[in-house]
Amino acid sequence: MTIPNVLRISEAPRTLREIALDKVRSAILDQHFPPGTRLTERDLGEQLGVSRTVVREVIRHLESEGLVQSIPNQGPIVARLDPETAAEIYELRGLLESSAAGAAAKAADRAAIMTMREALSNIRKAYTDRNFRSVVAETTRFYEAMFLSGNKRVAWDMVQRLNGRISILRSMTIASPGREQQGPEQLQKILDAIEAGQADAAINASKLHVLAASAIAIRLLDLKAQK
Amino acid sequence: MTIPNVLRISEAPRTLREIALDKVRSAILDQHFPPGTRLTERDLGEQLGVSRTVVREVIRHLESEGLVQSIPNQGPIVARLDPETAAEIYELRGLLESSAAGAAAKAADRAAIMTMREALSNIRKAYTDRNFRSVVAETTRFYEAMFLSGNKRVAWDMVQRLNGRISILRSMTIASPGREQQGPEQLQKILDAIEAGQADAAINASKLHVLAASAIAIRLLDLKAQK
DNA sequence: AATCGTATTATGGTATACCATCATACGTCA
DNA sequence: TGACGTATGATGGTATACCATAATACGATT
Repeated sequence: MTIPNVLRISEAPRTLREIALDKVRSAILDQHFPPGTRLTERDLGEQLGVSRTVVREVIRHLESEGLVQSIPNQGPIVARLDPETAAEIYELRGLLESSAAGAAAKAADRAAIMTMREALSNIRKAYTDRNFRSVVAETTRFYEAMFLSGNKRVAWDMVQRLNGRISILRSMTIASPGREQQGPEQLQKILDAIEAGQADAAINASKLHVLAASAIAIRLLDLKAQK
Repeated sequence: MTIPNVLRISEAPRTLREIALDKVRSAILDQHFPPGTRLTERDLGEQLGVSRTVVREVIRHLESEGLVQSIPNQGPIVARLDPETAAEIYELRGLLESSAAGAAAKAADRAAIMTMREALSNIRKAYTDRNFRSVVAETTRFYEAMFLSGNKRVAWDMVQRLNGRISILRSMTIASPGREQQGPEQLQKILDAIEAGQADAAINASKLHVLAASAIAIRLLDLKAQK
């Protein structure tokens, strides 16, 4: 029996905590709170219109995501991302994504491949519209389908967590000249290899993709460091 | 100037939260709270002698470590570990540890190598004493030195988090017959390769080590599933 | 003028009270 | 007897009040 999806209750009632978490996370990712900004519990609570209890839990959560770091006797600040850490995060992504790409090629899940096709096509469109936010969202969809079809739930969690920490770099990388061509091409190669069931090719293609992104990101970081 | 380490203040004052976190984590890892146990905030707080505020933060933290999962409208329970997830975690460890082993071989940090030697010797001793808790602790020291000498701080964090989730399996694996021989041998090979600066050999040796552990763990899980 | 000590304040740590909601148990009515 | 509705209780969500402490600022003393 097919359940009419009009009836399906899609989302649990969101708690204040979840809303606040999203808001603060977005604020950090959108650089409204630049790295080093102190996140004072009372101030944040006032700005958000919630109590300190909620704010505390949000801050702790973001800490576990690596977006916030707590300095003893000084409180939490928005995490700074040093170039070494950024490089390591990209390296880890390469490791995890290529492993997942290989697994996805072996799994050859039709539904997942359809999702990835769709996502890739949306990515191309988003690039021509210069809608970078949508590029990020659809890229996430692409990879989510890839990881889950390869049964890499834990790895996917880790990648998402890592991506949070480098999200600023990701946006900058996506917006960098030439990436609108190179990015989709590389994703296409990953997808082709997965569709063909060629694990090794998928692994290599995804390694190349991360490597290219990493190179751009590190160049950007160096530029900033020089200033 | 060398600062006399008598003066060094080694630890910041521990908050109730940190103490409670350790206690609850240990209780889970030592299986005093078997998987599926409900962690009611009030009850836990009463048992620990702390307020719900503290307990809540502890539970959230453990959730981010994967040791606790929250069921909607039912509250948090001690996470269950299904065989697929366990297998994936071991696979990820293989990926991360081999990468770190390669980096450590290239770095060839003398201090780190000394630490690893010491840790390995302690592991051997702990095995003959059948002090499995110490085996775990010294193995952690071994790997910590390896990861950090390879400048893999982020990866090390991830491995520690993963290890938390499989810690029960780890203890069982360590205590399984034959492991007291095989385990230290494999670590020795990793260490030898690192000392010799042979990255590829180090990578292979550490892959083998995780693979062996994984095989034992999965066998144990299957045995339990049959019962 | 410099340094030391003290007062003030900002801030995180903790406890607690209240509220909303979901699950369960019990009773009533057909 | 079964099903439905209502009451009750357990539990998580949230706000708030109070406390301890560390950073800061200011003043006194040499």
